[in-house]
Amino acid sequence: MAGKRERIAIRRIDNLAARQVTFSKRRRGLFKKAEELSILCDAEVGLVVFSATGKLFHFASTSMKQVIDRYDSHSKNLQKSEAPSQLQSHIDDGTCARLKQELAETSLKLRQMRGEELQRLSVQQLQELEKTLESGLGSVLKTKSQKILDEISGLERKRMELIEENSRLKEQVTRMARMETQLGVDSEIVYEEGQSSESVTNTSYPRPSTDTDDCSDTSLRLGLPFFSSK
Amino acid sequence: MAGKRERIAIRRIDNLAARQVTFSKRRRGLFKKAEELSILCDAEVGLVVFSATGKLFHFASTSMKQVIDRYDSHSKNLQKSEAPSQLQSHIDDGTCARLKQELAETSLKLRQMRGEELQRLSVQQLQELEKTLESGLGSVLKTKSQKILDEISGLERKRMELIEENSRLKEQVTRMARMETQLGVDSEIVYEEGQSSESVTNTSYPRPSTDTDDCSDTSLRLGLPFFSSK
DNA sequence: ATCTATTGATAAAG
DNA sequence: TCTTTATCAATAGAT
Repeated sequence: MAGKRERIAIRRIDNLAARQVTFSKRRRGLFKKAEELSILCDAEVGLVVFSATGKLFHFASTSMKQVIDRYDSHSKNLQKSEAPSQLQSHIDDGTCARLKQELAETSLKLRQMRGEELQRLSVQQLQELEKTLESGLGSVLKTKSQKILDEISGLERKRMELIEENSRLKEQVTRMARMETQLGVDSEIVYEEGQSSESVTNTSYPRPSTDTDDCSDTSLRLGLPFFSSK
Repeated sequence: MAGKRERIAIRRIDNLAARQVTFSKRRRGLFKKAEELSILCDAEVGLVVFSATGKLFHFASTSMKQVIDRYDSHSKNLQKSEAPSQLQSHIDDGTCARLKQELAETSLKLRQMRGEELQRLSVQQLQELEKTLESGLGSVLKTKSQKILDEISGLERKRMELIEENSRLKEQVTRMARMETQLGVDSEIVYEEGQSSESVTNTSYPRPSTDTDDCSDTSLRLGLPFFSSK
């Protein structure tokens, strides 16, 4: 029924699903405690969290802008005498501003691709976005299929090579056995090594490749159309 | 020995000493949890706290500046063009470098969402990308459907309003015609204006709304599942 | 600050 | 995601 809870080590959770679940739970807990602290103790609190997927969560007891400004004015004191006479800064500011602008635009597009912040888009724009997504999805499926097929054929090739080698070894073993028989040597020892003869025998009827099953994950959506394309 | 602990209400603690004690305890707890979240879930976290006495405490998984910049670039799209913590831009020379790097990462992700540069991704990563794309596509279809439905119902509403107004006008025309007949006025002129009577007559059988056909584009893929959802 | 009784948070499982 | 349950962690109140 329910979990026998265990303590966990504080390091990155490898499993994606588990990480996301933990993120949801702990994020809620963290935000709750941030708010409680601000209320109970009359503190000004600002909290910003970006998920691993880039989604933003934030809380501010007053406003984020106010918190950031107050933070800036505090940390400014610890730094060098700021505003280096606005000589170089102008250039840097221009560059940074442009970069910021570009980053803002790019990340908005990315978020929209992920299905966020779609409300202000027109039907026409949504239509275009849909087309882009479908085409991207198509490429992803195609690439994934190709990679999987490559993996499979790679494994198949290695399997064939091993089969060939097995054949050669089998022949060699037979040859050596014959030779030793002709020399009147007791060949029992050689046949002991011949345990591998079982896998060698398989050469005649290729196994329904059970060895390729572990090459990828559980639910492979291969995007059927692309299987026929090559 | 120790205290019989009681639950406390989440409201400002009146007693100054108690408030300060609680602030210390909970602040430590909050910062600990903030750090744990960032490590466990690979999240970027920024936390700023000012005590009631004005003392500053802060934590950032990367750097506060980076967190604030990222926060600004996310929220800027929704806000007016403000001046995001320019104080820091002067102080930290690494701003542009980090911005460039983040921009590079973001735009790579965007291109990958569009189906480009997928070759170096693993099957596992492609699988995750596929899931993201499908979920994004779902949201887009849902939003588009909703917008279209809203448009349709808006037009329908306007149509009904017009029909009502037509009815009123028709009545008025009839009334006026009768009145003028009673007054013995030659009503020819009135009937000339009555050309509109044709459209008025339409009130009884609503036209198959040909006027809604131009509200959107040619090939609307409405994403059928979402029509049933409300 | 330190110590416990308790409440609160949350890992694991469905 | 939501719920449940068993545990672990945070912390209120007292010293």
